[in-house]
Amino acid sequence: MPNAGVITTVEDWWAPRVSNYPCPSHHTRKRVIRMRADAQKNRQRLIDSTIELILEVGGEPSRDAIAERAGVGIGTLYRHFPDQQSLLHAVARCALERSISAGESIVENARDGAEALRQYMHAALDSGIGVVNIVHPFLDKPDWPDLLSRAGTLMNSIVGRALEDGRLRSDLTERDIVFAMIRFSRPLAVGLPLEEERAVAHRHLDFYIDGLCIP
Amino acid sequence: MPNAGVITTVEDWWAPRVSNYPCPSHHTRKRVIRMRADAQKNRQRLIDSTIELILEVGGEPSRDAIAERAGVGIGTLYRHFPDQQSLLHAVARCALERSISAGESIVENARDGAEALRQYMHAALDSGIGVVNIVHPFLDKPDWPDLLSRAGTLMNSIVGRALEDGRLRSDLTERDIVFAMIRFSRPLAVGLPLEEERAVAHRHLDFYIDGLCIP
DNA sequence: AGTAAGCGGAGGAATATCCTCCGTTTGAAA
DNA sequence: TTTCAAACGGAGGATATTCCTCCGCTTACT
Repeated sequence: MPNAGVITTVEDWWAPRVSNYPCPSHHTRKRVIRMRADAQKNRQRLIDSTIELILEVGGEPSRDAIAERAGVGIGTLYRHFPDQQSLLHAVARCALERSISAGESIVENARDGAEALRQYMHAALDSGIGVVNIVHPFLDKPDWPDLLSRAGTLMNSIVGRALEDGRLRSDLTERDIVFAMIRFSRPLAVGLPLEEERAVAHRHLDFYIDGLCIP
Repeated sequence: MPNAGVITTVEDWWAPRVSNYPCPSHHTRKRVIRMRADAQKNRQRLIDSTIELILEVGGEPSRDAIAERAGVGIGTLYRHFPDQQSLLHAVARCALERSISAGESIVENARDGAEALRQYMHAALDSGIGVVNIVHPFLDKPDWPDLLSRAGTLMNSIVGRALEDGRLRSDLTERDIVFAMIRFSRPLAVGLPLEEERAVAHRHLDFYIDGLCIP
C-alpha cells in the first residue's frame, strides 16, 4: 500500500463522507488533503477485514461481520462505503494492487522464468488475489485501465519468459496460472486453523508448480 | 449405487415417513420391503440434487433450492428427510460409498501404485467426494464403522503401494491426497459452465499429481 | 376398484441481513 | 485550551431469505 493514508484526489477524499452531504465547489480541483487519522485507520481496517473474511469463508461476508471483524461500528462501515459497490471496488483494487506490485518486483529480480513464476504465484496468494475472482461477479464496470494493463503485461512477461526458458510444459496457458491461483486461494472448509490452512495451500501450490514443469 | 431401491432395514424403510406416524410393532424386526417406486426415485433425486448443488455452490444449499432442482415439492423433501441431519447423512454416505467402491475396483485392476492413485483421485472427484468435507462440520456422530474402515484400508493400500513403488516423493502423506481431492472439488466461482469447470479441475488435478511424482 | 402411501406448494413463523438515524466522542486547527 | 465539524457506535425498524407445517389432491400397488 504505497502512500497509505495520503489521499490525493477529491474523489477519494470525498468518498468516505455521507452521500447527501454536498461536495463544496472549492474542492473541484485536486488537492492534497489528509483524512482524520482514525478515519484512515478504520477505512483500511474495513478493507483488510473484508479481504480476510472473503478468503476464509469463500464468499461475500455480511456487513455486520465485516464491521465486527474490523472492530468498528456498522455505521462507520456505511460512512466509508455507502453501498456494496464502493466496498467491493476498494477491496478488489487493494488485492490487485498488492499482487501486481509484488509481481513487478519479482520479475525484476528473479534469475529465471520458472523461478519468477513460482515466486509470483506464492506472492499473489499471500496478497489475497483470490478475492478479485469472488468479488468480480458483483462488480459492475470494473474499469481500472491502469491496473488491468499492468496485470496484463505482468502475466505476459512472467508466463512468456517461463515458457521461453523451456522449463514448462508447452501446452500451458495463462488460464492455468490464473485459475490455479484462484483455486489455491479458496478455503478447504475443513476447520483447519488459519495458519495451517495457509501452509497447506503453499505446500500444494508448490506441488502443482512442479507438475507444470517438464518432467 | 448397488442395490438401489431395495430397502432392507426397518430404519431405512421407515425413514421416509412422516415422523409422527408411529412405526407399527410388527416392523420391529428386519424385513425386505419395497418403497413405492415414485418415492424411491424422488428420494434418490433429492440426494443427487443436494450433491450437485453443494459442489456447485461450495456450501450448504437451501432446502427450497434442493427441492426445486430435484423437481419435487418442498413437502416431499421434508417427508423423506424430516431434519437436516438425515439429509446430510444420506448425502455424505452416498458420495463416500461411491468413491470407495470406485477406489476398490481401481486398486484391483491398476497395474502400478502411481497409476492407481491417479485413477482413484479422478474417480473420487467424479463421485462427489467433495461433499463429505463440506457437510462434515454439520454432522453429529457420523458413526459409519463400515464405511470409515473401508475408506481407511483403501487409502492405506493406495498411498502405501504408490510410495512403495518409489515413484512418489517420499515426504508425501495421506493428508496431501485427501486435501487435494477436497480442493479440486471446490468450485472456482468464476462463472464457468459446469462442464468446463469439471474439465479444468481434472486437468489441474493431473498437473498436481505429476507434481507428486519424483522429478 | 379401493386405499393408504405419497405428492405439491401456499403461506405463516423464524431468522438473517440491510441500512438509517441520532446522540456521543474525538482529532486537529486556531 | 478551546472549539467544532468530522467521525464514531450501535439500537432498531425494514427487507429479504429460509424454514417447515398442513391439508387437499394424486397415484402406485394389491
